[in-house]
Amino acid sequence: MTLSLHERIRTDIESAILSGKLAPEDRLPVEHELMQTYQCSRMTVNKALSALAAAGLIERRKGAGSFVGRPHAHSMILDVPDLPVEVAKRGHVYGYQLLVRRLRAAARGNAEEELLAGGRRLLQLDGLHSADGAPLAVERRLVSLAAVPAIADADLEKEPPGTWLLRHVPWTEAETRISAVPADAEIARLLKTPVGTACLLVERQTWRSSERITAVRQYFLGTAYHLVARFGSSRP
Amino acid sequence: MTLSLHERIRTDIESAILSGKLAPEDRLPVEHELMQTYQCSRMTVNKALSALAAAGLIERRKGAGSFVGRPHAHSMILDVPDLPVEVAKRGHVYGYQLLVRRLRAAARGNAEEELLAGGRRLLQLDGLHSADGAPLAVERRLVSLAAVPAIADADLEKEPPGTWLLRHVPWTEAETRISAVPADAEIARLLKTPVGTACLLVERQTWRSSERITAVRQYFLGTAYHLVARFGSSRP
DNA sequence: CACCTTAGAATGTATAGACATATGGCGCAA
DNA sequence: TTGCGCCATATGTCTATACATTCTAAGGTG
Repeated sequence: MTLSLHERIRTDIESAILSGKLAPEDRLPVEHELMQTYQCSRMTVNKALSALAAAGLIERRKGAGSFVGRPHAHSMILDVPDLPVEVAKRGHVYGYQLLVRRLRAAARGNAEEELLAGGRRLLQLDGLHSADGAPLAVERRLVSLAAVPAIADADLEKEPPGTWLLRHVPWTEAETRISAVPADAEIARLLKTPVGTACLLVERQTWRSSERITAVRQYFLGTAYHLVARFGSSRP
Repeated sequence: MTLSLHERIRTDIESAILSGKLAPEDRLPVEHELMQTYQCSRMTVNKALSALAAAGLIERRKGAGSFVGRPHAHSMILDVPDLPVEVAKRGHVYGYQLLVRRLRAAARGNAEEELLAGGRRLLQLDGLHSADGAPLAVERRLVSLAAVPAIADADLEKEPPGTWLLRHVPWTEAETRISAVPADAEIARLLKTPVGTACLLVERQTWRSSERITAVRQYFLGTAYHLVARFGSSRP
């Protein structure tokens, strides 16, 4: 694969940074120098540097120059898999059981629920995910009927609500909180495990431009599940 | 904040996609149409579309057109904070205590360690992170001396090795595995918590282009710490 | 010496045009 | 009808230029 010129400039600088030849806070050659080095126009150099800036590898300061950014271990890509897909990929048979389906108002005094409901009702959906028949995770989900009226008529017996939402509802923002908690009595009963077992708790909220769509708490059996996040500097 | 023209084109299309107006696999207007719409040159349109392609929101096919990418619900940005910074941000006093510092060979039969060592020795660094004097996390780290000879001379009494590495060693790839485990006897003793307490286990390995640099296991007190991952349409 | 002004340097944005290259459909020929 | 080749289409890359914006440093002034 022959790289285009701006790609070559970009990868040259990228490897200089990643190999340590260019250290954080170092100043890069200015655009005119790179024009000389590569015998090309400024737009070509600019495209390479802009791409590096967009990727966070360098910082560009108008009037001042371009500088190597501080290493940014601070963000990685977290795969948040659709459970049926993930379980199947590991070679197990996925199962889902809907435990509770209830239309109700937000709990009074519960600010979270009231924000989600937006004055209207909520659909509460509790379910159990399993792999090869063994419990894997308990899920407690609330969906805003104001935001997703169509879900009232959806068939959620076989398909988990997360999968249904993923396919039917576009969203713009989401936040996931990951922690470890001991299983309380009910979680323990559903997961068929002793009370106090370490569970991976994944709490996720989803918005469509400031309108709240859904909030979910998933309790994973700690020993049976894990999340993976990656960081790779080069794009695939 | 007034957006430049190419930014406006980009955000316009971005919101059309995220709001669902443009569905996955839909074809975008071709560059010449966008030139008409925005009364600008092709380079400007191209810059906007290239940025969207780099972000994975659209796919561009030479000769065919530009198309909305498949939904990317499966990946979010995970913040993997530098602990001292994160603890300080929450308004606590951060502390670090080095418990074990040992130069040793890879454990025979332990494939992980042998890969990391690359035939040379490893530096084992165990430590305890605390917030306001209370234990927060136990860390067990191995560093490849083949990859990072300089760390043999580093002062790691006060500064955690993760922070030192972040500042001194560039890396290209990292993988983080997140799970929940019960505290074993030693972890429990160090964290001053009962055996079996739910802990958030973060395991991370780091490479510099296929050369392994370091592997670390961090056991966080489940109730005292959590990770946050975000997905947002707009970049910060 | 401290402060202000100013010129130059460096990046940000945009234009108009040129040629390259992959794609897909249409028409022609076997 | 089928298969092949050609061409219009659309993106990929690059050039040369222009002007705007912001930062830095030099130099002059009180």
